[in-house]
Amino acid sequence: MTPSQPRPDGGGLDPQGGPMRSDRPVAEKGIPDATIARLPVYLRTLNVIADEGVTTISSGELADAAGVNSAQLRKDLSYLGTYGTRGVGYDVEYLRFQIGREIGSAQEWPVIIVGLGNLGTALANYSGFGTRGFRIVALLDPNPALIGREVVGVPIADLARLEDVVARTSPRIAVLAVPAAAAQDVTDRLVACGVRSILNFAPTALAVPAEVNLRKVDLGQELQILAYHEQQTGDSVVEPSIKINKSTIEKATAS
Amino acid sequence: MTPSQPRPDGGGLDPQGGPMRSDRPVAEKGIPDATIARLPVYLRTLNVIADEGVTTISSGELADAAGVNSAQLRKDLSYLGTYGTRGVGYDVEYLRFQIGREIGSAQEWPVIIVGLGNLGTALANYSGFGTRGFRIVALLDPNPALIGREVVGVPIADLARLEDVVARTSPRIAVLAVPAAAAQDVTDRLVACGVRSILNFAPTALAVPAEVNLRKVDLGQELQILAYHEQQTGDSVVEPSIKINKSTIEKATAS
DNA sequence: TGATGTGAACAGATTCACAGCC
DNA sequence: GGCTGTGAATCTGTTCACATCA
Repeated sequence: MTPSQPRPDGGGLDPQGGPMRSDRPVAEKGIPDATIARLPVYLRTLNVIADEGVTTISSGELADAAGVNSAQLRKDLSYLGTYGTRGVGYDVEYLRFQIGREIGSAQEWPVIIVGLGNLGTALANYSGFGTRGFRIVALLDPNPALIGREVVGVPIADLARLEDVVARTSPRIAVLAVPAAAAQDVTDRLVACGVRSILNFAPTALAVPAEVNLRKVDLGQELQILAYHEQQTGDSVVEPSIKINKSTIEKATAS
Repeated sequence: MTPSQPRPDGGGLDPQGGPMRSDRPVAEKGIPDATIARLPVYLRTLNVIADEGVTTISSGELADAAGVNSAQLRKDLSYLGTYGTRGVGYDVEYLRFQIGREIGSAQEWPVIIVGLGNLGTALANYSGFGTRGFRIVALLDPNPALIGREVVGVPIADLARLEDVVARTSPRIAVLAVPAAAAQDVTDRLVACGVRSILNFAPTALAVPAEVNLRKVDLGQELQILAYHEQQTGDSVVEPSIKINKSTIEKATAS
């Protein structure tokens, strides 16, 4: 699944791991994260299909176009409600509306980006955000050479003024694209101002209170997985699957 | 998971799904992808710890620093071999070496990046790649305004010359940061030149032969998941978990 | 008839809990 | 005594297969 930071339920605590984990906060209409992650893919695919003038589509066709299994598509959609017609398929326009509503791209999510190095700037410019209902309301960076410049029409403000800026623009989500060393400090300040959803691109683990929703993106992660498989299946001599243990190595490197 | 493209084992085929899936190509020393994705995190954490002069660390401490559960850390490491000492912990230096060897950051992986818009440029500049054993050997873009410019010391070549460039630089992995409309064409050409590992940042599904390793990164995905949870737990009136179905809506929107 | 919606089987990943060893 | 390594239990996600219904 999603190689991504687990929700910090007990953070690093939960000292003993008592018999009952007890207090899940709320009913939380159970759509799995894995499904949520795919809904935008379906939506994008539907948009392309709608542009081609198609008005009805079956789960099989839509699944192919979106690159998933058709059973998976049907199960995903079934979490939202009963939007298809048996024997026929789905109405493209209607489904588009429903998915949009569900993932909240109907409303606009105000987002603040902290850190406008290469990555932060690329994220600010990334059109995928705008089309999915995210609107950048503020940009912060400590670098005087950047302060005052505009990116996508939003001026970069001084990181020192974070509290002001957050109070004025009320972002619902913060994106962190700062160096690892600065990430925890910025996070603490954001949390203190009431930001409750943070997406961390910095390569470091962050501590946040349980009520804050923190997720992490590691750009190198998928590349790493590819490299691993490349190493396994590659041309190099593949060692037959023996587990090497410490003494084996010590023997090998000793002498 | 990783919320990421499944390996195209049988692509969309496997017509009947017979009783035996049969031919898995090889033994494939079974380290789960989820573990592979975390190993670089451990390595980074160990590097920080080693810089602080620590020479031995327990699974609990390392897990806290890396932001994971200690049982998870131990299980992950156990896939590599038996590198710890019961009652003591892990030798930082030794573990660092072993993880590095396993994920192949010992060797250098030549990477080509196709598409040098904001995202491609940010990826080229991203230091996380260099430190994990990836070396950019070529950059391609069709934009005449970019061709010839250098990014991180590598000149941007004309996309039209893809075949030449691949033949000359022999990349093991290709990173696609092109618009969705161009992605399939570029992919086909890469595959035709023998590239067998592709990381796709373009927001579209790609078709590749089964022997090609394709993974996908969707930058908006994690943000989307955050927005969803924000919507659920947010201030807006939370509808008690009734599943809305088509007729409910039609009733509601009608009249 | 043909495609949805979904329980049940399966697969993968995480966490628990404890035996085994230093 | 303390910490690793790992089977077993659990949880999450995917796929199968078929009852159901337009």
